[in-house]
Amino acid sequence: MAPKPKRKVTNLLALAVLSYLVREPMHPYELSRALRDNGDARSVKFNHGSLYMVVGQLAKAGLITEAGTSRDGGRPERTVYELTDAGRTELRNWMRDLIGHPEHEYPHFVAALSLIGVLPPDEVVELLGQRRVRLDALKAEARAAIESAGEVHPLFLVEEEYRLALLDAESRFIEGFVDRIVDPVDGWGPAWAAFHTERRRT
Amino acid sequence: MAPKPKRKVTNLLALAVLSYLVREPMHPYELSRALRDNGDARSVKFNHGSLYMVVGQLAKAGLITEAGTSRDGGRPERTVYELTDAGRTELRNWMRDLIGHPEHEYPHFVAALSLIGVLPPDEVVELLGQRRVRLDALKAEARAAIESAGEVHPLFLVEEEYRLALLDAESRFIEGFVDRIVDPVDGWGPAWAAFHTERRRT
DNA sequence: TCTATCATGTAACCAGTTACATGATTTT
DNA sequence: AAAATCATGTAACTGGTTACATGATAGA
Repeated sequence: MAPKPKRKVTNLLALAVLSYLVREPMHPYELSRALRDNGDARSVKFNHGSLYMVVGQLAKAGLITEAGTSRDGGRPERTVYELTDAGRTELRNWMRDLIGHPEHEYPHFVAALSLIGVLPPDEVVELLGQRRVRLDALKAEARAAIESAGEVHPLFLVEEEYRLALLDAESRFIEGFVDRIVDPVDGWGPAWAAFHTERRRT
Repeated sequence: MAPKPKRKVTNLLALAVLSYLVREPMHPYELSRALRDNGDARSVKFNHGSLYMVVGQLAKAGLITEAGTSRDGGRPERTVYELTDAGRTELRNWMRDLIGHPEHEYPHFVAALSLIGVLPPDEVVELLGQRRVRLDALKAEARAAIESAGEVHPLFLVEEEYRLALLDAESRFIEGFVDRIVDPVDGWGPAWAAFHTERRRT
């Protein structure tokens, strides 16, 4: 059994930080700016507080080090960090791992589906309808992200393409699910409704 | 702007707990058992410690209450919990929300894709090949979960069907991605490789 | 009977989020 | 020059995970 290479830092925000520092040293605020401006915040959960935490963790783990401080006008001093060699290899290994090895994850919708029986079928059908229109909105967002990027190489937008593909698949899945519920000849609706009212205690 | 109905408990494990308690009162260990045995652990991140935590939170939030204690042989006493009315409505509202409103989530693979440029294209192609193989394994797992369930109504396996649909979509997306990289006439490979070696500092 | 595993719970630790703090600019 | 917003960071809190603890049963 291959012994899992335990990472010292697991927050994916750290991965993004490493990927910026591989190009040039920066201070946290600059990182913050870069992450927001390049739309990475759509792919990696970002928040101001976590960034400082993650930078601290990376430093403690020896993946980055202080490369001095800079001052700009009357602003407070800012610590500039740079990647260490360990950081460079960690970046590569981590990326390899993420790309090569899909993980079992726990999206919210999966959890809800696994408990779907607690709602009555007619309500579920209606809710699934709502979901599909919102999914369309999310698709529009992804497309907008792609459009608004302008001239950058499409390589840098694959994650949005991927999102689109998944949103699309989800939408089609829901369509099929609804069909199976409402099918007039052998739809699940009646059995489900019966089971639902029978089992509920109220 | 509709004021988000802030939940007191957000861990989805709590949702699963509510969904069991709606049927009958149980003590935590029983819940633990039920969650594992019914395969809910595949859909909701589960671990022993978190369960007790979540039960505590639910109790503090008034969504469940102690319904007494039970003793079985020489075993320690176990506190049995039951749903309150608040708990019942919370369960329904939460489910409605999850089904009706898709959330922007942050799967690991999306993060990796958004930073894919840090790896050279030939390596990425190979890794994507590996990933597809493992995706097939995950699909097999989902199918196995479906098969092994035997005679239960397919409604209770819909989350595995959903999983399958997404895994499939991901696999097809990767196929297309690889094609765009390696296409001999206008593939991204060469430009990517050039850009990659140019920009790296080593 | 000794050991391993199950049953059940608690406590210590760590990661992540929210809230706060403060000086610098910009706007009115 | 007052108010608002930006720039930058820290600290307190809370949620979640891991590790530990302990008695009970079952297998060797």
